[in-house]
Amino acid sequence: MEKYFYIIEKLDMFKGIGDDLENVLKCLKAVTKSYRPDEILVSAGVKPNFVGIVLKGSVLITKEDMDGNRIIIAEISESGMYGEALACAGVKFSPVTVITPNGCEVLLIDVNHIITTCNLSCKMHSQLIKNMIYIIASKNLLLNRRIDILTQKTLREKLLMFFRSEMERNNSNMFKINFKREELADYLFANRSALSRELSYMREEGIIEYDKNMFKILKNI
Amino acid sequence: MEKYFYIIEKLDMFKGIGDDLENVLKCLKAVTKSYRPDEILVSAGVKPNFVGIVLKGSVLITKEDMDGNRIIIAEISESGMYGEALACAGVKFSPVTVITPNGCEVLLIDVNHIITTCNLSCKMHSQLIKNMIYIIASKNLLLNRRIDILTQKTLREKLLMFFRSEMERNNSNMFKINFKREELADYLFANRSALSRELSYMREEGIIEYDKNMFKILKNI
DNA sequence: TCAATTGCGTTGCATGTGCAACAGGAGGTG
DNA sequence: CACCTCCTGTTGCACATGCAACGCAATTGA
Repeated sequence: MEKYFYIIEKLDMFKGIGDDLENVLKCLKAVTKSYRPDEILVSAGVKPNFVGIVLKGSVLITKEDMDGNRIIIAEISESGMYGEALACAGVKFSPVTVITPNGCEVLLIDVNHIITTCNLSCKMHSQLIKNMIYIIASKNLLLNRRIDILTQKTLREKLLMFFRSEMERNNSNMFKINFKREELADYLFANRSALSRELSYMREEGIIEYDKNMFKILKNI
Repeated sequence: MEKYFYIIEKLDMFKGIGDDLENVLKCLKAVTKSYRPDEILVSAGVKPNFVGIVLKGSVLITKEDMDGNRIIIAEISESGMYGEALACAGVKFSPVTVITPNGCEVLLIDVNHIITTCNLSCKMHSQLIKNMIYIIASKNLLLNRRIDILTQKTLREKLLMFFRSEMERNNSNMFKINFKREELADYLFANRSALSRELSYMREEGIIEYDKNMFKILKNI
């Protein structure tokens, strides 16, 4: 585990822990575990008690489609966390399967060790709990933002909402986005070519200018 | 506050607290507050530190649309909670306005009093924290389920997903839904008449039978 | 240098569905 | 009974957009 300290100490989960990291991990009975390519970390249907943090490689959160196809809900890469909501909400049967495509190394923590103050009542525990709550609440807000975008009726409205949030983030009407077109389309739950088309229209109408991933918003939107 | 104990003691927030409720509320420095019709509880832009629990009446979570129209995101009625994600994630500026249409009475709790163990380290505090985490994590799962439905491309697929989850909940291929058509349409983010139309098609195709709010699923979906 | 791959834009077509308008039934009220 | 309101279903139309196919430019790799 020690060789991953450089990752672990930077995690939101352990913010404010500092030099006590080793003790805290011991107190939490945290363990690392390796998985081979295509191995399953959490099977759909079983009770998930553990929060997992990816230390190396990546994992996929997947689900069975109605036709039995496996669809990928999310990819969690290094420093990412999975299973926290399921474990903290105490669900009995996981609705998702977590699998690693190319193998991975993860840190596993029983949530009960986090949310139950230990006998030693180590002073860092309170900090851990704050962090945990912060993480889940933030995720909550992210999901809300996603729903905000999803519930826009037209692609134009989704784009405007996206542009507004980017302008806010960058505090400028010019910004570079980190998405490729395909990725942006996925994020907006739209079709790539439809996205291209809509961007063209908006350029024609003098609402935006863009070149590759640089965008400039010309009107108040 | 005492006259609302019958509501408060049943809240998820205070599950497992039992007879210590009064002390716990004191320890949390919880207060009740009344609002007149159309009064604002949380203004967009201010920092929300409080979790609110509706004891009487109801509140609306609203947002300014790009055209300046006020759109309603959610309605919180008696025993409902608002502001927990914003407060726990420590956001600086509330993206939403909370307003009460007809007046209300709410219980306000500073989240810092919840997530920071009090000096007396009252033994119930650990339970409170567990409850808080449980609530936020559960909300998280609800949001995920909503996104699951939202990301279905067609109304047919949304309906199938809804029916599957209802069959699972009721453990039967016959069930009564609690939504009126208009409400179901809202839940699925679809148009009411389009929903009616799709249901008709599905009946024609022999996939479902229904009468009013009773549904029967005839095929493996 | 040639071939393959990736990213992006364009376009024609099919279709899902939002919208508006209307109809009919159930239930409530004067 | 007459009238109103609420809930649901039906239908014609318009339109947004998913999809597939193609072209082009830039990049990568053999």
